[in-house]
Amino acid sequence: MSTSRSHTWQDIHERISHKISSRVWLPGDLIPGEVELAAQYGCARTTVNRALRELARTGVIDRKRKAGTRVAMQQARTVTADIPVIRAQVEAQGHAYRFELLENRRLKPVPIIKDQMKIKGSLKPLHLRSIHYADDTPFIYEDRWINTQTVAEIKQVDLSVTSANEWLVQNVPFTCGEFIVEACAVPSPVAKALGLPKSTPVLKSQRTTWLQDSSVTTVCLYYKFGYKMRFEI
Amino acid sequence: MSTSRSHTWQDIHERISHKISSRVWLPGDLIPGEVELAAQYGCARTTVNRALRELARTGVIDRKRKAGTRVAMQQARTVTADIPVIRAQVEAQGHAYRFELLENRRLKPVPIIKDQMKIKGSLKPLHLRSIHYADDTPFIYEDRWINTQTVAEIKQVDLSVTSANEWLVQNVPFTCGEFIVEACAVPSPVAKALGLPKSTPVLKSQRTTWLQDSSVTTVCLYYKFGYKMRFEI
DNA sequence: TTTGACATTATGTGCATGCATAATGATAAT
DNA sequence: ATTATCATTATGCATGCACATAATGTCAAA
Repeated sequence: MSTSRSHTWQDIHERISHKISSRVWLPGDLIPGEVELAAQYGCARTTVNRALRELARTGVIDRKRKAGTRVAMQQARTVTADIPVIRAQVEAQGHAYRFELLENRRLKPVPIIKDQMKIKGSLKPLHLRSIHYADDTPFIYEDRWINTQTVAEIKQVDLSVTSANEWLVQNVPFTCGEFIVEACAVPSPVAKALGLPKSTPVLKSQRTTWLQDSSVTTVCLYYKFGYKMRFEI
Repeated sequence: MSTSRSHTWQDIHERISHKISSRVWLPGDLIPGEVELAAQYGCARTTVNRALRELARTGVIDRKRKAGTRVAMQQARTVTADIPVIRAQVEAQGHAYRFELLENRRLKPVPIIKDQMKIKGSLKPLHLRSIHYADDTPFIYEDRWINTQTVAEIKQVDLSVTSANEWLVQNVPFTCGEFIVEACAVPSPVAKALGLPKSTPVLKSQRTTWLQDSSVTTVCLYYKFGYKMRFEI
């Protein structure tokens, strides 16, 4: 039926998506094959494929060769957020950004970090600690380790002028990484830096990135009390 | 040159990706056009396009018609995680799952929720509170509101048998949503339920999902002390 | 000098076709 | 009854081609 003319894959995507969100096709249902859908919508199979591929990528449908395409049982999908450059984040909220570098030296890594970054032998990564301000309020406390073997050029950068966050993001690509968020009582050096009472609950994030098989950096951020991290679904 | 045979878009993706991660093409660099790359790699432009499209989607490159393709200035990318079904999450860790329903009634929504879910007039959404256990340890405290106008069928479900989390995820699709994470001192009813000392720092997440323009549910989860939320980059 | 029309160009997409690949079920061999 | 084999089938993908669309620069008119 309805062989009306809207031949873009976005249109097909929208139509199928609507069939699902309006509950015509229920979770678990087998939906028509690509060939049949192409006939129904009056377009090429390639176009239907493109639309279905997108729906599969976002977890709306499950596809298996021969078995066909089904509406996903679990309507659960993925949450996403951009990794922010702290400067941009602060300035986007209309505040002036500045940061203060508290420490900048090569240091024998603490065991957890050595393990986390898979650092071999007696290599001494760079250890940085800094405070990021929004206007004059401390916003984020940063504790960072940089693998100087992976990022050799960092030695020539004046990290008191350009923040490591910004320099790395703009200069060093990475292939993958992990990001862990937890709540903790603010450690006392951080409490002092952020001007928080002892053992205030704060959001802590730890991010480690990799270039091929070598760690690039591990950074631990403590956010100001009350900070909310937003994700899209 | 190197017109060796690997014609899948994944191969092309890998080659280009490698050019970037090995810093042959630096952030900001204009990379060859689709036609030229196709010639270099000895494949069709469509195949190059597919590879580049993927790289653009993940933020590795920026593309603009006529202007060409550049290596992204900001190597920042998006973090992603699946929305978990609590049962699956607990069982994946080898624990037995059960939950306890503390409250289940239609209730005048508190103003914040009424606003958050854009609830009109005097509609009384369903208010649920429950505890999720891993073996016999309280794991998550859940405070949920369900828009009974959007999800009318929920009335016929026995929510003390099937958790709302699971039923909704398996039965109600949604079109979009938001997910907010923050650290807070555990509120006292939650502290009691989770067996935590007063004002322990805990991770709190609030998720609201939408079907078209109607809210489906808003759920606030308080995680056990020490819980870490993992994301991939 | 400024403005606007237009050609140019790189990406974006649709289509027809053909083959690749994985999963399934049916059929034959044990 | 069990196992191996094979045809079938739906998705996955490469290709060549054509045309759409957006951005850019050029060139001429005001």
